[in-house]
Amino acid sequence: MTLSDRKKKILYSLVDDYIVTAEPVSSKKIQEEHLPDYSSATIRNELSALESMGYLVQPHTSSGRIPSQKAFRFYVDQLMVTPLSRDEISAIESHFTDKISSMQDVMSRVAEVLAEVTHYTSVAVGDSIGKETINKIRLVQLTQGNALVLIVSDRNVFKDHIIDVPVNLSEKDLENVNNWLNKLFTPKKFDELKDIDLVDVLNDELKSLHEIFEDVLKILREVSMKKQEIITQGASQILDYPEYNDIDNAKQFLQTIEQKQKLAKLFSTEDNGLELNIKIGREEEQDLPDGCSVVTAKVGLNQNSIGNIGVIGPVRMDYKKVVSVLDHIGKLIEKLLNEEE
Amino acid sequence: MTLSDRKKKILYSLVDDYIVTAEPVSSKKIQEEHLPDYSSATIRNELSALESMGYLVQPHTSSGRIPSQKAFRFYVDQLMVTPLSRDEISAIESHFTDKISSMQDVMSRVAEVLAEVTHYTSVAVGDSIGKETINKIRLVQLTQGNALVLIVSDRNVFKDHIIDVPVNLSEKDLENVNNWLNKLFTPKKFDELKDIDLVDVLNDELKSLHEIFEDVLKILREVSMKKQEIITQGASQILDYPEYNDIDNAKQFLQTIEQKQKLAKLFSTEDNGLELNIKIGREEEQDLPDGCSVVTAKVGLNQNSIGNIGVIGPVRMDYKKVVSVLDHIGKLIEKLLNEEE
DNA sequence: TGCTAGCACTCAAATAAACCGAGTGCCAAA
DNA sequence: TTTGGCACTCGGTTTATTTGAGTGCTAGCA
Repeated sequence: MTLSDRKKKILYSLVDDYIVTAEPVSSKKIQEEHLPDYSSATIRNELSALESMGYLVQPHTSSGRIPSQKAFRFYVDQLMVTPLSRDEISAIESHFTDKISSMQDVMSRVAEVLAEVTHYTSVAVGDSIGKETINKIRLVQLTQGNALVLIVSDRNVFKDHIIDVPVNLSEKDLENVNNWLNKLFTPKKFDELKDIDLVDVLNDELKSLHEIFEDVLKILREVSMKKQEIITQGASQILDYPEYNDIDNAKQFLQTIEQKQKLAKLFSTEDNGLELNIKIGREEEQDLPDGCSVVTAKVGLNQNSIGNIGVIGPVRMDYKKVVSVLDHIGKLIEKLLNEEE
Repeated sequence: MTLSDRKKKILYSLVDDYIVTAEPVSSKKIQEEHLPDYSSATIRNELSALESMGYLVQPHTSSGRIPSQKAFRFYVDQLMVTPLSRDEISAIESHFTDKISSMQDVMSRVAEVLAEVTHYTSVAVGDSIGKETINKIRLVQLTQGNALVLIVSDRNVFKDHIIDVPVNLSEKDLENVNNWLNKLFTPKKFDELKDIDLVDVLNDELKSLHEIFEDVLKILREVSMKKQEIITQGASQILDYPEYNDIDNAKQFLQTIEQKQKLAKLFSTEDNGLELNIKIGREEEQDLPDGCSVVTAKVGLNQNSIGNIGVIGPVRMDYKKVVSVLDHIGKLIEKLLNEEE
């Protein structure tokens, strides 16, 4: 069943108002501030109808109405990206004047600027490593007896692991090992390493060095298990919103923010092709605290995603602004990554 | 002026009590729960004396007393490490059963366990890089035209930077460059790099490759500026304490926790030879939010510090427990690092 | 038929008043 | 010097009262 035009206008205005004030909205207020062409009595009738349709809730008989989750869903489904203010744009861009030094760097800057501009808590989740492709592996001898394992994937360089090697390993041996490492492990995705069994693939010539290969494989597997980078920013800002004046609510929210694993799940939206994803309240998500909404977006160049970003805040969040800011940042990152190439 | 024995006992009991209840302590309560040998009237007289000496404060005429900062200082100066409970010990040790994979790993696990066992917000700050010694520098050719800059210090390996090199660079040239890099920059502390001027040191032979040296120096300087790793855990736990039922207090606290730079200053105690450092309220520190205390400790093996850890919480924190837990963790880490060798 | 002005009714929130009791200070006696 | 006793204080809680924003409904008008 579809809403009459007037009902839509009224509902939209009411949500718009509620997003700003967090107070039940009265018929009179809607009339005065949004729709002066109808009397408050008329609006009252419509409100009453909208309530019985499940869009509105009345905290008690003689109060205004507040939007239900259904109303917010209606609201965001109508949303369009709106232009940002000059100040907001310059605030965003000021964070990206320096050269990008790494993907982590991008993500942490995005988190900062998102929190700053939207005034909500921002989250940035890097993509997990399992799906990256290993492009190059190389042992670099550091001193007699140990070497650094250098792994280059399509998105990262890993250089955190040092292994023991035979003291008498010659340059030539090393070269040989390096060749074999690349033959064995590239180009492969990290996730594919699960199934490799070294016994099958090492020929006799390499048997004497099998420890090296085992060590490297172990490291590759460790790297692939490495937890995703998860950055949050501006958690304390949540306390500026009246719905979190209640200590218990605030605590629940902050605990969610601290549980990085759950957060990651919340923000790593399954790949539904959409660039933007809005979750309102407990609609479907278990891990979302009651009364919270989440807006997420992918960042990256074309197919080549580097992670997800977004904000988490009260259901009554300023979706318009958040969506617009995410849109702007997304495009900006895309441009920056393009220039990097 | 020194306190009489009885005054000490009373003051100590009062602080002990206040740490648990966060409520003004009455003479009667001290008598009943700590010192049944004196009447409440006697204790009242002593309390009155202690108040005029600045150790106690009375929120209003007909209430019990709360300890002043001076009283807490008295209290912690008497503090001894007390044995932990079996549960606490096993909680701590359960976090350190896996092999240590990196210093960051140690720090983040310490932060976790500290927050868990003390129920306060924990902070772990890695030592800043400037004072590390560069032991080895090496360019590793990745593909034609670019190379990874590998820097090994006495505590870390840095491998996050890739530079352009001439496409026609031969193995031999690279070798030569590597030798020179080590001649120029090792063994030096990062901080010493400020003063180096390349023009002075490059001979004619290397002039053609001067870009490489400049790039490497730039990277070295970048690395030395790299911000310290700062990890916090359990921030939401602060809301469990009644002094943070006030939203404004809570917000102030959380904002402090989010300002990693200030936090780092707070926890990187200047090297005064002490292993443990307790800062109570605003005693001297500007950056400490009002009503907060900080207990910090160094972690590391002998002289070889890897960072500082500690907790931040209400002035009325359970110093006894915090100190004991820090002591235990410190010793545990020392043992683990020793085994690593 | 649809809109609106008017009015009685509701109820949360703000304000005021009354009460309670934990705790102190002080005095006089042991 | 210590202690029992007692009057006094004052924050916190409970109860009563007031206020006003907001609704639902009805009757009249276009």
